[in-house]
Amino acid sequence: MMDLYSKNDNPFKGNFKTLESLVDRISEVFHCPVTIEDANHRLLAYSQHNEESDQARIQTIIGRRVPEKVINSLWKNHILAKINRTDEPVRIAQIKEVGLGDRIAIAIRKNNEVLGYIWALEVERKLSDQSFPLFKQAAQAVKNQLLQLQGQQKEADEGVNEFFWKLLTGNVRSKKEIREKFVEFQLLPPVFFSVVVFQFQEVISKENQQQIFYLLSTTQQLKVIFRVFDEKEVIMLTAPNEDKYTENDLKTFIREFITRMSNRFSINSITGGSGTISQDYTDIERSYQEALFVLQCQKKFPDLTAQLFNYRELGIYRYLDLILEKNRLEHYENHSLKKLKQYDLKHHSQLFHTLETYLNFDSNMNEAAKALHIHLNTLSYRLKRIAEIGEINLRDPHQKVTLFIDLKLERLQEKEHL
Amino acid sequence: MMDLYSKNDNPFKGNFKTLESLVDRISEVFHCPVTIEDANHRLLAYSQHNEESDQARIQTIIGRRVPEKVINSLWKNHILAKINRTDEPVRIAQIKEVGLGDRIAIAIRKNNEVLGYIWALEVERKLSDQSFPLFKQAAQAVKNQLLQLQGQQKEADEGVNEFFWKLLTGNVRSKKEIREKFVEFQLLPPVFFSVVVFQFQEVISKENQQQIFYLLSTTQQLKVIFRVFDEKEVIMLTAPNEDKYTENDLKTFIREFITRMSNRFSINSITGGSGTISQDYTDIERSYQEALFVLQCQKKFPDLTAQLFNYRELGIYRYLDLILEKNRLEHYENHSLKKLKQYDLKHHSQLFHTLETYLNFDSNMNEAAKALHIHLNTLSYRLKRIAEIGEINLRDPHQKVTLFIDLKLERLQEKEHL
DNA sequence: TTTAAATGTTAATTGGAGTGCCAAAAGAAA
DNA sequence: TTTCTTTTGGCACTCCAATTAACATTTAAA
Repeated sequence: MMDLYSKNDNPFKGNFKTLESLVDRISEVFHCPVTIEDANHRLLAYSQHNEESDQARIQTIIGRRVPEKVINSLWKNHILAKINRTDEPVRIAQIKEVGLGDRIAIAIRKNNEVLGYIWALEVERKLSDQSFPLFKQAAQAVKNQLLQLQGQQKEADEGVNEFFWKLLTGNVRSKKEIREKFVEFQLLPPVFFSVVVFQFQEVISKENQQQIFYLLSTTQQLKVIFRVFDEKEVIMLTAPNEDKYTENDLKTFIREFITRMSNRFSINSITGGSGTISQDYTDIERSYQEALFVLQCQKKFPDLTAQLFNYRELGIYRYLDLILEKNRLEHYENHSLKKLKQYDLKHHSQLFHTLETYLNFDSNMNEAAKALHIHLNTLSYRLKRIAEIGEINLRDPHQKVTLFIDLKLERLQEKEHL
Repeated sequence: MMDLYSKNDNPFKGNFKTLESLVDRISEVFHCPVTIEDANHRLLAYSQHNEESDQARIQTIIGRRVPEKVINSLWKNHILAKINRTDEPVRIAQIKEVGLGDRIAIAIRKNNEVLGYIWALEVERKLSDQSFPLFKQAAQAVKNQLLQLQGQQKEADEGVNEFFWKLLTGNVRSKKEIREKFVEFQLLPPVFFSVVVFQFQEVISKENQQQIFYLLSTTQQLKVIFRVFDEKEVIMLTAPNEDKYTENDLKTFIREFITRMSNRFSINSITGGSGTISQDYTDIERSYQEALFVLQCQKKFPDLTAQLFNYRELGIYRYLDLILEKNRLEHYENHSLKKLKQYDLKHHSQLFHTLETYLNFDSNMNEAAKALHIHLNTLSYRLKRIAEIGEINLRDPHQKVTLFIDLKLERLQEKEHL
């Protein structure tokens, strides 16, 4: 049937009322099952071609999005990167592990921004390279359709953003109002939620925003209900997929987001934090502030950046500010640490740092010695001296806890003086 | 010469202008070196007898008080207790270790209150029991003299107390005023000072007050500048004897005061605390509040009572109130501890208490197992379960410190609910 | 209700890792 | 130089994790 259209004719011209009718036309032209996704691999439309299609397509249609494992696989094989880079259609060999058959894909783009993808499955017959110009015309046609849809979407989006900001800043107090808004935006109010904030090195560009949107909508561990950009930060309201919501879910979400931003888009040094999980919408503001506090702590104690993401996990770091203030008021100074510091100055020793390392390694001599690059017995001797000079009993947990905290406070003050 | 006075005559009748003239008269009568001390073994007067006297007397005269080791020795040998108990003179055999020769002593008392002592040394000749009635007459005469002196003293004292209360409550702000008052009371303003508070089980009686006065003036580690009684408490302003003043000085002072009150007067369960050592007199109020805070902590955590006396030593206990308040505000609850508690309830286990003990014994399995009366391996197993159920990594110092503090907070809350 | 299976808890034994102590060597300060 | 402080090596000892068996308690099935 391909012959029906001459080379110079554009079979996708004219107004298609819906994306569905357009996808059917494309399918007709290529004699293939065709799928159209948005930039985030959400299913937009699929052809009613009743021929065989592969496992990946079936799952995509059923789940209304491309399964995560398929996306991961396409990234790992550098296929998505290639599609995003070029205007040309890309041939994709089958990937059996994820049930993906041979297919051809092309990105739908406006200038440099990717709006979505067209996928054509080669289950029935292989498409020759001669069909490539036609593919590009198809992509053009879909682009026009998408832009129309996006235009409508955006207006609604901005209303959502405004509402989210109100929630974050505690300007919506009544629960009734919140519930109504959720209905208005056609969102299901989540039972549990938590605010997550990611902080970037630079101000987040439009391009970055697209990339973030992309990642967020492809992760399926978590629902992201609202998201909003603020200079170097993305703030989002997250909810669980299931009934339970644990700190661990948030932890893995944040971890994966950061590694994926790094692996896929080479954007590094992102930090992330989350506030307390709550059920009460009036707690959103606090959850937001808590997430910000986590980021502050990570900045002050870089060791934590890879470990502590949730406010509840911060443990003693939650108290440090409070304690520091009290100590300043009372002119408090840890006697032992003071003496050790004085001794270090006089004798060019490193008792202070030795003690800190020792305590940070949970009083494990071996590990501490390794970290300090000194002999085990050297550490043993130094600890004996530390106990003498600082009048410390290193077997008294209370003294150790006090020292641990006071050492953290010292670090905190160092940072503040810079 | 004794024959000069008939048995019924009183050789100590009449007005002696000074205590010195009276002591000389006594010495004449008994042909002995005689010393008069107040209830606190401070030298009041001594005879100008130029015969030999023993080492103890010489030191007493030079130091203007009985050396502490002599007092201790007299207590240990139950001599002072006996003197205090009876109206009769008491014979004292020599105690070579402290340079004390044979002597006779009698308490000077008004009703039950001991005002002081008369000591007669038997260096030249032994006194017979027949002189005992004379001794009692001498004591009577000294009593009258002392009462006159005390009367004058008391008036001055009350002015001092009032001033001390003003200092404690922060009602004297200007340093000039403070300095002037010190001069008025003929006191040397100390360079360093700290407020010490002792708390008794019962309201402090007049008798107790005497005992406390006694102990305070016999301890020589420390100068007690002011002291004042308030219901169950004694509050005092202490200063060092030397230029330095360390927390350790205060610690030993408090410890010894408590043990001595117990050993000598059988007054038990006294608690003591001290505020920060300072040089600025306007800090007296704070030092007082801090001493009170130490006592509060000891009440809430009885384990500490024998260990922590100084505010600076309180370590994390200084922060607990603050942290508790913050946690309440944020509805914070330690996740791990919550799970352990729930598990304990379900399975009638003791994971919570096990963890607490383990941490309180500085993660020493052996000691913790002993304290819990369980087998080492039982503890090992429980810790494994604790780690699983509470999602705790018992090798992470930060988690451990957090748990340690949160466990203390739990204890604190228990106390508060009672 | 009884029985069997599963789960949770305690105790004994073991090798290996971690720790404390002594003496000697190296370095720094008086 | 001497004296004090610091580092290192070696040795004996303690402590802890892992395994296994035994016992208690709960759950499920017969």
